[in-house]
Amino acid sequence: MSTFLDDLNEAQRAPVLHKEGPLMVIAGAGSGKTRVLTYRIAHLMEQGVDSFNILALTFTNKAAREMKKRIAAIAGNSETKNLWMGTFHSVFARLLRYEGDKMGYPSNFTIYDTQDSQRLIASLIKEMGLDKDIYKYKQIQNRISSYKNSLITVKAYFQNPELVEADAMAKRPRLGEIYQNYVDRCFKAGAMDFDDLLLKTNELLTRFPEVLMKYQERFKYILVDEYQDTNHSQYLIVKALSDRYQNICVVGDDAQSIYSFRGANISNILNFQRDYDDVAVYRLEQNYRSTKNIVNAANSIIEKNKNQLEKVVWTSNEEGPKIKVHRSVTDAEEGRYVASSIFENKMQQQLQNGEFAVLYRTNSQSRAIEDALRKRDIPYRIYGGLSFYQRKEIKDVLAYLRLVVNPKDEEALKRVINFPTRGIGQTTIDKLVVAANHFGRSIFEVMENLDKLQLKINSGTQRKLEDFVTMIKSFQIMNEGADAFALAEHVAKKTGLLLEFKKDGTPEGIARMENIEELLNGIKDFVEGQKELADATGSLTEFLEDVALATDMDKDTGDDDRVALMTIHLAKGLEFPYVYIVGMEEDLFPSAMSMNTRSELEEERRLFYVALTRAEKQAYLTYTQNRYRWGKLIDAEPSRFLEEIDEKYLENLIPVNDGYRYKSLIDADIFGEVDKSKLRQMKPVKGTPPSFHRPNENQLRKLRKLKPQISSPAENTNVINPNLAEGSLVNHTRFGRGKVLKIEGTGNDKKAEIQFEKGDVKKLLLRFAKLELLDA
DNA sequence: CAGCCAAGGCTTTTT
DNA sequence: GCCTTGGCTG
Repeated sequence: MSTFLDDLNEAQRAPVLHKEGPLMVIAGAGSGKTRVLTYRIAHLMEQGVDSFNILALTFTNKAAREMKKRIAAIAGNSETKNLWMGTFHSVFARLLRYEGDKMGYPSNFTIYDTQDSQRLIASLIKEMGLDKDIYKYKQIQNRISSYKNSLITVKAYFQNPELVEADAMAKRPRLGEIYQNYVDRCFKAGAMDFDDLLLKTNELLTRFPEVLMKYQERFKYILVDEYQDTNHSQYLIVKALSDRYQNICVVGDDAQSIYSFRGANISNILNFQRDYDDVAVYRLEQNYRSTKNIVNAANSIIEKNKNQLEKVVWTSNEEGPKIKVHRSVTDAEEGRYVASSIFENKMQQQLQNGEFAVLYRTNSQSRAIEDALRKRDIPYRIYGGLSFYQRKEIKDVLAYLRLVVNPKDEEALKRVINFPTRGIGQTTIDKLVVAANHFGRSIFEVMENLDKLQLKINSGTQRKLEDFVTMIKSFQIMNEGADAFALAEHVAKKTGLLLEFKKDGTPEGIARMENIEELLNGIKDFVEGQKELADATGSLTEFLEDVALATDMDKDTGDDDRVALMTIHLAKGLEFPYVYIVGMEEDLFPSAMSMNTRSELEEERRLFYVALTRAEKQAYLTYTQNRYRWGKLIDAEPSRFLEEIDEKYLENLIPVNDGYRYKSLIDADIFGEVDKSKLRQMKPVKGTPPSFHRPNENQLRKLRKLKPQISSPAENTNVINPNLAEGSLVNHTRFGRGKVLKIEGTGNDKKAEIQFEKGDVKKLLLRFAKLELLDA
């Protein structure tokens, strides 16, 4: 036997050596759970278990990739390639490609993302003539999603009087009908949504015992990571597959269950011992990641939760510095504090950017942090938020490709049938949809047979539709021969997408073109990467699936050294020497939406636990007294979680408030050469100084039209003399209502004054050099 | 049918 | 504050 087992402590070694039968590993934060999983798989292989018989389900595809790499180092590369490893969604999407035909799905089925689902539901609501204020498509999509995750099919829904009644009471009696139509339309389009990937797997395993048996035999050993975050649908899949051999190993930490909003059920882990016979339970309680201060502080938080498994996380690491708590006046200042603290730490300790992470509760909080980091020239990377593949131009290209692979894909079709514009309007599309529903065919099929159908579409438009069909078909023919990259490049050019963005000429348009180029490069890499894999071909279908299920965490960052910005949810499973948790305020963290019930609040608390336990050496908690939300400055109150931490682990940093406004301006460095003597005369203004950023297209349109009124300069004003660059955008609302923003021209000697009022243009482009602020 | 504009919604977290 | 939507106009 090889010596890799020596790397483990006794508690870790036991679950690795455990042979047959169900086992559960309760692994505290930082206790080496990934290592246990990795070594267990490697050990199984060394013991002669065929790698074909192992299935490992991880939380991200990146985690799977990294684990594979480590296993390969121990057990050898060729055997490791046979492991089935990945997220629930990607593993079972793959399985459904093989087996979905039994349920009437094509092997090249499309995966609808959340946006596709929402758009489809929105159009169903319209088609059914329902009031969109009562039937809100986002809520309904959410509802359907949670039904699916709980395995409530349309049939089960109608058989459950409680559900039907609840929706009737909520004045949405036709929700079941929408659900039915949604399911039908997805099926007709040859599409599965995210939830279907699990739901249909369940259906497959239940309806076809021979398929179930095949995969029970195939996956004799099943391992599930982050088991506390599995939902009912996933639970049942695991249960079914492991039923025959019972070689099921789940790893998790109930204290880190943070995904109940997407159906994760913490009782899956709490009840594991009841669900299987003779479960061996192992606990990993020694934390190798963090200092004593961090571990103990985290413990002092989580013990406030009532519903949890017993365990005591401890560490033999050094004491470490106390957790620093910082208060600031606004969110912008919070950002500046974080940026300068990172800067100082980097200088004093000679650290890399990659050793820092800034974590927040909501994605919208990233902006203030970004601004501050940018001004300090600290490189950063934002994870999550709008990912690359969610961008409009990327989704446009992908929609064409989806259509090539699966012309029944209606959401893709509706997206691109008139983009770039080719004279096919909404009225025409509506007619096609009606016809498609009437004949029970896809829109594309209707378009193929226009001449045989009497659709009252004028001949000019018919012609345009036929041209579109011809174009897509030519792509399909090309797809049979050429590889995915060549096709995608051809599509981007031939459809006029590249040209569309090129001709608009704005920086945004150019950025979009570059994004498309990047996508094409990505496809090229993918094709080449896939060719090396045993059972992959580098086909377009494979690429599209990869894209649909890719998360931001999956993207390879290369080795560039950046500060990480992400939500706490995304940070699960990661670790950083220095961690800043920002926005420690009531209604933000805990979120205002999650304080209604004890269980919601407990989940927020677990989230805080996760956040804090990411830190290895030093944690910072910051909060502000005022924060911009929905464009308004609102008062903020320190989070209750701050009080819940035992004080002895904290160090409160009381900021020196010496005219923060003045300081902020210098700090922010947005005003260039500031005339300090005049600045001092400024009245303190509640709020942050104006921020500058590049205007978007919509704003630019407005700005170009703006004609400032000419007036004489007012007396007794405090001149800031900003030396703003042309094209800078000033956000006037931060001056407060009733203020007048004065602008002095440069090119000529004229002066312009613009007074803002409610409903007025909110932003303007400064083509001038002088900025004055005065009370109206 | 396309482009422009104003009004309203939105932000909790994601595969 | 930002983005999407829907209504209006040419």
